[in-house]
Amino acid sequence: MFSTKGRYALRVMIDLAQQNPDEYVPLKDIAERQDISKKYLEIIVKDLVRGKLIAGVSGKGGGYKLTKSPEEYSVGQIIELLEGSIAPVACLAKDAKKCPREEVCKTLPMWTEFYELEKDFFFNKKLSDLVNS
Amino acid sequence: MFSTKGRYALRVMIDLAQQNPDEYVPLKDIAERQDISKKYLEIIVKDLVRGKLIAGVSGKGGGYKLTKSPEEYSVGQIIELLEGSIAPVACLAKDAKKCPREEVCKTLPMWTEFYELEKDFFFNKKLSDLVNS
DNA sequence: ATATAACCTAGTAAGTTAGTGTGTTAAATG
DNA sequence: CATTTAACACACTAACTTACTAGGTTATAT
Repeated sequence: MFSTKGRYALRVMIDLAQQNPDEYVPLKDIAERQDISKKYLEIIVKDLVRGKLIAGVSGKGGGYKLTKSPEEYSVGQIIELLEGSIAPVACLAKDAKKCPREEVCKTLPMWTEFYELEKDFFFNKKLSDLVNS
Repeated sequence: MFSTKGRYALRVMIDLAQQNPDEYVPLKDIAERQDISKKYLEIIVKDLVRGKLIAGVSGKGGGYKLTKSPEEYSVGQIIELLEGSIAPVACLAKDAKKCPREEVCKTLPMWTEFYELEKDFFFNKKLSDLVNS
């Protein structure tokens, strides 16, 4: 189950996509509109900046804005950045240590099949798809 | 991400499906074959019994066996029984309290769409599909 | 009677989640 | 240059979940 981090990140991105793309939007405004603690959003937004999905400037008139247009972001990359991995099982996550049962595992093909389905869904779903709805 | 509970439950079910369907299989044997702590499996197996997916008898010659044939179990019902819900977000879980943002939520349609995809996948995948592979 | 195996209740260390608190730095405005 | 605004940084925490373990009691076949 996806946590608030990934879900809130998506909401921040959607919020930014709905604002003037040339203006920096202060986090305070996003927090109020989305009704999420600004303090908590700081953590999330930090990751979004680190991942270069948004850019921030300090000081008066500062805030955050998207670095690209909404069609250029996939939901998958936003969630993955915040959640670490969207793999259904630990052994399929990118940083997973090799499972000793890999060769005999009766469930691995199913997990892999589902993971492909999931990636297909979330990486083809664009931020712009969510804004226009 | 699915936890060991759901994953181990699946492995127990697969293991049972591979044994003689008329014999009771002791948990000790399953634990050894699957290389999972017997003590931990007791917790998982208890849920499987509660959900009537398997039946157990005490005493010598006792153990567990499937109550139905492998084609009659879906992977979805096994995992759901152990994990509680396979919903991608909390607000879609059956016991979820109504979200106040439901009507304005830009992401809910996407989560719902994914949830349908997920249920479709796991409830149509049968235990027998995993055994014969 | 004994061996076997399910069944029951409880506890626990480690990790994760969803935050909060208290600052410091950077930039625009008067 | 002082003030305001806002990002950025670091630390802390309560509650919950995960993945177990411990120590029994009850049921059944030989």
